[in-house]
Amino acid sequence: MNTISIKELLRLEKAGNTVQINGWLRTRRDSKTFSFLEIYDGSCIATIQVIAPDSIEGYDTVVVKMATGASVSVTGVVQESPGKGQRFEILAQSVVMFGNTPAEYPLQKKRHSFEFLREISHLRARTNTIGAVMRVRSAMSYAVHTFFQENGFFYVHTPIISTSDCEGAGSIFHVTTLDYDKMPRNPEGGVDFTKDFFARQAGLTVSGQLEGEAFALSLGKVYTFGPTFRAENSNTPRHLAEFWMVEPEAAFFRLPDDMDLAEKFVRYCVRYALEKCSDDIAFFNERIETQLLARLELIASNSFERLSYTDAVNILQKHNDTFEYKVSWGSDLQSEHERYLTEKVFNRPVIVYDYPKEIKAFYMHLNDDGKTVRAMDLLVPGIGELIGGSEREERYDVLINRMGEVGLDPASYWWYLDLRKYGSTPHAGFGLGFERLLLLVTGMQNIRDVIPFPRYPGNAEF
RNA sequence: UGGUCAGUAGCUCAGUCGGCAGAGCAAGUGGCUGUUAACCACUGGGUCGGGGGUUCAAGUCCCUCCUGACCAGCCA
Repeated sequence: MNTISIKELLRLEKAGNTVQINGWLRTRRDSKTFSFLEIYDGSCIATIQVIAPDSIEGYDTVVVKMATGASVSVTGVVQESPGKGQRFEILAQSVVMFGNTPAEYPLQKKRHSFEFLREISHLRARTNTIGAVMRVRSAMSYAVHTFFQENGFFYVHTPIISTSDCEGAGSIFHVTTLDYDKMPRNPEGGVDFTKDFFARQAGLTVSGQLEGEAFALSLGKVYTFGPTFRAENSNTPRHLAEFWMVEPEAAFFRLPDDMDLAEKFVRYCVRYALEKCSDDIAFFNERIETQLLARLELIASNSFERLSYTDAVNILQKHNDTFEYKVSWGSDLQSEHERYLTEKVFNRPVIVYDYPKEIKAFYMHLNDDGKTVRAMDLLVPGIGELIGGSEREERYDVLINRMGEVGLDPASYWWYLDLRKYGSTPHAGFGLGFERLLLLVTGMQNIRDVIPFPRYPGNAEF
């Protein structure tokens, strides 16, 4: 007798083994002389049917008292199932219950709304859908590391606590050990952060990019994959206050290399999901998004469309009457425009590059036209922006000029500028929102349902 | 943060013109059956999101607050 997961059990060549499974009851159906127990254990989307005869010990006191969600250990013989719907079932010799569920157990053997499940995030991974999402999330994490490791990228752990002044202060969660009731004051009346733990103002990272650049110019090709924090008051199905971001950065890469990497990476992840998570993907395709499989196979087998911002604007302007916000060169592309490009015009992932410098960050490489920078956004159907990246400005003088244009103090960026003073090279990278990748791969609609315990405005329970 | 919509039993929802608070599932009891989110019968279950107002009478109309979803912005 050996303990076996349901996933392993369903892969057995033939019946006949005596096994033990541990899991939870999804539903019970009583017959005159036995009960059908449907057990799940989290190892896969499938359940295993257990036949519990009334002759086994504790049948009257345990088996027929078990409710949905009860934890059990079942020992019995694997046999071919005479019924429809499953190949194997277990004829139980013993059923041990560890914990039953009282009537108020919130999860039932029926469909619940995702809004309701968010209120019970500590229990929701027990459902088919969220359980499948979390298995795919694990597989995708592994895919991220596998892809970069196999392509010569080193994994770098960039800081979680950041003191870079490079991002808008409004979007940073502050990190402090100061006493809120007795803030030390400087002569001007402001908070005296020299008395704080780091002797300066600190916050949670909004990006590992700047530190990633330092390591790209040391190890060549690197990537980070870690938690990222934005204190924006964003209330959308595509934003989280705490999310996981994948940020590769590679020395000697130009923008086309960056776009190649982004496309190769996303298509690898989609192929990985199709191959390694086929059961869960099939479930999503059946219950969540009926076009999912077709879309994933399309992404896996076709190259992405690439066009410049200028070309994108020219295309979109022909359809200006359909947009709430009209398009003109120099304006930022709105969600409706991005979605129109990827969903209506091309019906596949689209990479838009060479954006006007005014609507992009200071560190992006300035093109010779003096008007555009080597930025690129990867847009995908149903989600919009999945990746934002660029070739970085490696020329010291140009970077200083750009910082002056946007009003940044070079002194605050002394080490970032050092990278341009000492052996500077062309380099490029991008950031991919891991949860947005999961939306793409699972067909789920809300980013709050693809992370175990979502953090967003007003919500940090659990 | 702005706009739109919503909040009724544990869950999913219906509730017409302002006139006795409803269904399915879940729970409890009984029955039936190699069943498939089993099925059949019966029983229990309500601060109609909170507060205020109009009215003989408010789940329903008005004001206000709270919560949620969607769209937009910020972005990944």
